[in-house]
Amino acid sequence: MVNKVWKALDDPTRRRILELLREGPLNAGELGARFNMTGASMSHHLNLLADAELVEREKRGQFVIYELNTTVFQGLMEWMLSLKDKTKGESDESNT
Amino acid sequence: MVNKVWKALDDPTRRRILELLREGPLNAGELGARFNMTGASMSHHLNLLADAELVEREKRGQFVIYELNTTVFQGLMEWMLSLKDKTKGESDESNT
DNA sequence: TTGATGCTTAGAATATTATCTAAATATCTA
DNA sequence: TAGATATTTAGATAATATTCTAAGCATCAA
Repeated sequence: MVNKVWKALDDPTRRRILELLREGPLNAGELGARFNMTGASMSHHLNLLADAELVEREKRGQFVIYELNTTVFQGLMEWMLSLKDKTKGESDESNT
Repeated sequence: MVNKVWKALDDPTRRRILELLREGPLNAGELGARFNMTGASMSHHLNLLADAELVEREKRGQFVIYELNTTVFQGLMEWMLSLKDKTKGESDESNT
């Protein structure tokens, strides 16, 4: 649901996480080290990002590796463009 | 600040308001009539949208007319694209 | 000028979210 | 197996956000 994506993106920590993953996959510990926050809190944020499918998680041994998934952005951008162009999108409510 | 834009967009009511304004400007009362919500609550949402510069407001007589402003989307879309393309954006933190 | 209409602001109640500590689970290593 | 490391889950607390009612301000129309 698109709702989850907007929710996930409405937080500076989570947006920063996505920016860090831009350079490549990182595990939960590596990500957590970049923030002034407990691992539990980080895990919470990572859960929201994974729920929104903005990241993929993969367990490798004792580590959990997170990787950016940008395919979800397509829907958001189309929605924004549909507001810009009167011709496109025709008030599609499936994205709200 | 981009923070306000993400915040403003993280709400189904506010996203629906923007969709309604897609067809053209509407006053606060016309917008409010489309939602099951008091005028005070609507006013709150319109304030957040105006703060984020996603809408322009103009007073005409006793009415306050709201109009969509999509220029703000540019920044969000660039940020998303910078996550998609490794080549672009180069971890610019001004958008977080 | 009085009353009605349109909209916003103030303040309170409720719901949601972010964060923490403590504890649990899973994996690795000696 | 025992202990150490990596991560998540549970439960509590504090901060934010949504919504309401009541009251306020501005404008219009009689």
